[in-house]
Amino acid sequence: MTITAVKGFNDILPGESQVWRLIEETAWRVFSSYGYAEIRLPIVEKTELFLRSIGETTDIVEKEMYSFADRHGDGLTLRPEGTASAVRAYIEHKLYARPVTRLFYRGPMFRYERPQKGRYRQFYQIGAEALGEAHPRMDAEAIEMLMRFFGELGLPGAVLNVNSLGCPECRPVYKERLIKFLDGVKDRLCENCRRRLGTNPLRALDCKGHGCIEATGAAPPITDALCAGCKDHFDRVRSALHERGTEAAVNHRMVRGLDYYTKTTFEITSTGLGAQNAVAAGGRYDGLVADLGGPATPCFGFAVGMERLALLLNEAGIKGEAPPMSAFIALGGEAAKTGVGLVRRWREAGVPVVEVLGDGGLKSGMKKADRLGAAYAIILGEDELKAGVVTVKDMKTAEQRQVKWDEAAGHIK
RNA sequence: GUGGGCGUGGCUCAACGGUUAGAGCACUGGACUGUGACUCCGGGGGUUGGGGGUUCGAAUCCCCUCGCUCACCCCA
Repeated sequence: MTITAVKGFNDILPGESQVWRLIEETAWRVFSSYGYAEIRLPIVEKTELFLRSIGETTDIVEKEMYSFADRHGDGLTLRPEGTASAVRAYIEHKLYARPVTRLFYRGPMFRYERPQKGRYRQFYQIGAEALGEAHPRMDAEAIEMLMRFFGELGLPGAVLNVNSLGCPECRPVYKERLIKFLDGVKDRLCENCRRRLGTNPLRALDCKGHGCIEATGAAPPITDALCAGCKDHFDRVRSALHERGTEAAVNHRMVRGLDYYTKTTFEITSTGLGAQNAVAAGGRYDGLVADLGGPATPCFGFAVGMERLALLLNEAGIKGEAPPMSAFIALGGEAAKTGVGLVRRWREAGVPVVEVLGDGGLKSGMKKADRLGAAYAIILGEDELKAGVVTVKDMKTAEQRQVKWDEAAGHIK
């Protein structure tokens, strides 16, 4: 048996990596323009970090983490998400000395789930976190930035949904009210949701079962149960979004799967992703920094699923641009020798050149150049050698001309 | 963890249980000795995912197993 990659761990092949690069470069440019700076975080953290941040009873912690003991017996985990690490670093390096810290990161995350379209065991996220700002305009600014990012990429059909999950003051009150309601329609709920009644009743609102959607249709919306502070915050986030020209639909059934969210949550979905239709999601987490031992610090953040984004961009026909590449064909030993220096100079000038190696002659060389997808073929044979020129052929139009060695770079850009 | 679909040259797929498992594309050589794509002719390439069973005979039928994929759960 040949060795294959581990299930759910994928190779991103050359034809695909171009769009990934486009995504990363666009993120870097857009996020930087909002004052976010890149932070590079480790892929492994102490398991306890995730237990305390994501929540011990969440699916991620209960059954999806890649946890192991290292050689000293310390419990470590391959990060299942990025926010916990960012917050850990924020506290550890006392970045709270500044009024607001805007960070972004990108890299692989790991969750032990059954792979399917848009979901893998190693998957990549680009995340952004703004730590230290409580103002509702922070929420709106971050969401606007994300929409701008999608806009610059040309992503079609992105839909923004927002909701508020309240705070430690008002969420328990709502929870009680919801449990009372769900109890009344208990017999129409699916098995899963009946169990959730006791553990996490909010999730019943998010259930995709037809019976549950109907049964919870008349459930009291959380946004009616918010305390004065949370309600005011939510209203101001929405009007701030409106001011920025960012259209948002309120979806009170949207519930996040991580425990640390408070107040604003949001999700951006798109068709074409199959069942996993969220391409980005996030929200406010005002309690997490304090929970992890730092000073009380209100925060807002989000993460983008890069495979899902790449999938959507591919469907939309958006590819990263590769610069035109040339193929250099030398005929004979003397030409090959001289060619070494010529090719080096073109490359130093920033022009990509692939050398066609082997002694197959011009015909074979041209064929290889074609198969390589070269935009230009550069031929150096005995005639050219004598005249101090190369023949440059445009592979698309079949036009060709002879140019001097020093001027060739300008003809193959 | 549960369910559905699919595994045949590098790729896309054929082959009523019956010769030596074929075709297109790709690769390679030639027609064309300094010009790719188009045309024509030739060539290489397969343990039919793996194992077992039924049969005179299995790519085909049965069982097991592995892999891929989609969906459930959940999430980016």
